[in-house]
This record gives sequence, structure tokens and C-alpha cells, in this order.
Amino acid sequence: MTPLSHAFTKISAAGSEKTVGRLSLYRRLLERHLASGKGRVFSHELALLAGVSAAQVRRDMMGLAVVGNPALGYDVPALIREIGLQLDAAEPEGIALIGVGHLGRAVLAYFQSRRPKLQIRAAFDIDPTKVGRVIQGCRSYPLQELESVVRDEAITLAIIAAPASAAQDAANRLVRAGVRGILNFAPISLRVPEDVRVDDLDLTMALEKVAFFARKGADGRVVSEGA
Amino acid sequence: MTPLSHAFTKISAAGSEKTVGRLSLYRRLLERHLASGKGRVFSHELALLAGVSAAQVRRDMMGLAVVGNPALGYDVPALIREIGLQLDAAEPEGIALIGVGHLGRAVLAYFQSRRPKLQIRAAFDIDPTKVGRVIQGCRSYPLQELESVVRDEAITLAIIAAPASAAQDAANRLVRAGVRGILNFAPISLRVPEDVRVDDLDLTMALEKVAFFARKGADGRVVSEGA
DNA sequence: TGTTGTGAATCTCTTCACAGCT
DNA sequence: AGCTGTGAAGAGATTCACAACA
Repeated sequence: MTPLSHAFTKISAAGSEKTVGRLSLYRRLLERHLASGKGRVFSHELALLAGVSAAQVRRDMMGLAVVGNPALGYDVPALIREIGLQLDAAEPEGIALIGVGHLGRAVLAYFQSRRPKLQIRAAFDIDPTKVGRVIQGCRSYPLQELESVVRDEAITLAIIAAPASAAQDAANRLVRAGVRGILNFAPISLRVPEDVRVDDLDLTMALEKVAFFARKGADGRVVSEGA
Repeated sequence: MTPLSHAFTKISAAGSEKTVGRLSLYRRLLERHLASGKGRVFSHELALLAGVSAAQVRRDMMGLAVVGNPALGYDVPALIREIGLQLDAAEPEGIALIGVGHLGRAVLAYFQSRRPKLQIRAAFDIDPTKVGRVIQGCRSYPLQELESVVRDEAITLAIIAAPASAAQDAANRLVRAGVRGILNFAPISLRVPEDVRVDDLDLTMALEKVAFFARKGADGRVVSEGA
């Protein structure tokens, strides 16, 4: 490596896969905690809520620019703010939803006013009876208009809730239109360029795992998306 | 058939969280592979399909009672059978679905004839207009009948696709009725006894992770339920 | 040759344990 | 007394690398 180039660069380090998932979880728990009137929290309290160890919570906090107070714990609004700085983009990001069947509608309903920085700005379907409408506050378009709408709405992320047969084609077009990340519900492995992120949310796998571990005696709680 | 019984049968070791998830994924990929006419597979081929390393695939195979052939690779039907022996219960398991909204229906549609060993045998909802019907081949009941139906149908697993406000109550009743594993879509941490398995499938976390890693440059593919 | 099976090395994540603070 | 912040130890998971083999 080059000897001098970066004296010391890396400051924020919230990096790893698992950590990011937990921060997302912590934020939701902390929002609820705050809503119930508690402005401070100890690592062991948050740990209990999240189902992890107190040491894990403190370790995760190390990546955030917050300091806890041994007598008072952590300041909840500060934690929420700091997690937001780590996880959220500076500007709100636009999301395209592919597929307006039951799953697509469930996803739309789910993300109603949940995270203002993540906005589902357009839904697409091949079925002509499902397009041209506003569903859960989101306009639905015919699939042909994907490229133009994605570009016009500055969409950078997508959720694929379409059948497997349509998923790869949709992915190709999304990527070509500029999408950088895809959350995929279809049970196939999408082929995308190296620099596009795809996370698969695999319901069969999820259910088979629960079944397996339920059968083999007791054990911990697991949170997903995940892996 | 291979009636050659191993003198000391393989202490199956398929154990860990991650491994179980991958085996589930491999099985689906292998079923497709077989359906497309290929009866054998090399570790690097399966690795490519699954988005993992070839060494990872071989390591995972070590837990299975299969031997690959250096010239021919692995026998696909044997792999599928062996993964089934690891993952599936001896007898089919019954599943209860809580909540017949869009998400519930999507789940029902998804599991139509997918894994015969995992059968959604009953759906429940508070909404009287949604019960007493057969949806996607599954009968729906009013929530009051939960305990009796769960017992009558010998149900041991559940999927909670209900709003957060109803989830904990449903979980309590499911556990009391004998359920040992729950796949939870509601964004709350369910409190259950130690010996009951709960996996949360958290859509917000899933989306926030994709958004985060899409923003930070490129990287690998991730499969969920998970963690 | 090209692949499997696997010990050993490596990398990553989690917990331990304790000094220092309030 | 009880908690935070963190180096160091411990567990796991993944990759390396190579002998044995068809």
C-alpha cells in the first residue's frame, strides 16, 4: 500500500452488515421509547428491547458520535439523530415498486409515513387494470413507462414484488435507468452489475428456518434482513 | 437407492443459523437446476447460482451425507434429498396465518404448493368480512377460534401478518395453544417463552439496509431471513 | 487436467472484564 | 453502587491451499 496517502481518514465506522441492521432496529425501538416519555436509556435497557447483549449495544454505540453518561445513560434524541446521520442519505431517496399485487400493496401500506427519507414514488404493473390509479397514496404506472418515470422522479432504489418470471427483466431495466439498490421478494437470484446492491428477502427460507430451529429446541430471537 | 446403512450414521451437523439459510437456498436452486435437465452439479456452479464461494458450498456439503465425485461433481437428486432430511420434519407441519390483509394473502399465495412439508392450514382475522371463507385454498376463521383450530389441526408454527397492535396478543394465544415457532412481520419485539422461536422479518430494516449499502459503493448480494 | 474434502489460516463478530467516571 | 468505553479474549464463519482422486 501507499505509505503516506491517508494519514487517518476513517472516522465514522458504522459499517458492517450486522451493525447496520441493529442500528435500524435500535432507532425504531428508541423512537417508541421516546414516544412513551423516556428521554434517556441505559445500554442494558436498549439491549433488552432489541434482544441483544448490553455489551453489543455499547459496542454499536462506539461507531456513533454519542457519549453516554455513567449515571444517566444515553440521551435518546441524540441517539436517534446520530443513527439517522449514519443510516439516512442527506436527501430523501425515491423508490420504485415493481408489482402491485397483494405483496406490493402490503409494502405500500407498510411504508406509509414510516421513514420520510425513503419515499415510494411510483408503482408499476403489467396488468392494465392496476395502473393509472393512486394506491395508498402512490401513483401506479404501466411497466412500459418504467424508465421515464424512474428518471423523472430521480428514483435510486427499487422493491421488486413481482412474480419470478418478471423480476429479472424488471431488474435489468431498473439498473439501466439508474437504480443502485434493489430489495427483491422474487425467489430468484437476480443478475446485476457489480456495483448494484441486491438484497433478497426470501420468504421460503425464512419459514424453513423458523421451522428448523423451532423443532431443534429453544434458542434466540432473530431479526431479518439480516444476513 | 442406497440401502447400505452406514454403520455409525452421520451425526448430522447442519446446525448453524447461516448454514441452514444457505441449505434452504441451495435446495431451491437445485430443484430448478434439476428441472432444467441437469442431474449433476459442481461446487462452483452451485456457488455461482447462490452467490457464495465454491469453498463455502463444499463446506456446507460436509454436513450432509453426500459425497461428490471429483470428475462428476455432486448428484443433484441426492443433494435435494439430503437437504430435505436435514431441514424438513419427518411429518408435514401445520402453520397458522394471523391476519388476512394484503400481506397475509400474499403469504398465502406465495406458499401455494411450494413446500409440501409446510402447510398453512388455517388463517385468522378479526375482520368478520374476511372470515368463513376459503382464500387461496386455505380456510379463514374468526380470531376467537384460534385456540381450538390450532389444536384440532395440530398446528405448530405461525406467521403473524397482522398489525403491531394485534401481534402480541396473537403470539400469546398461539404459544398457549402449542405453537413452537413464529415468523413475525409486525414491527414489534414479541415477548415469548424461552423455548419458542421467533424470527422477525423486518421490512423497514431490510429497506434501510439496501439504501445504506447502495449508497456506500458496491458490494455483495445478501439473502434474508437471515441473520 | 479439474474437482472434492478438509486442516489450518484468516477474517468477522461477540462477549469478557475492568479502568475510569458520575 | 452502577454504568460507560474499550482493549483483549473468545467464538464463529469464511477462505486458503493442498493432498487425494476420478
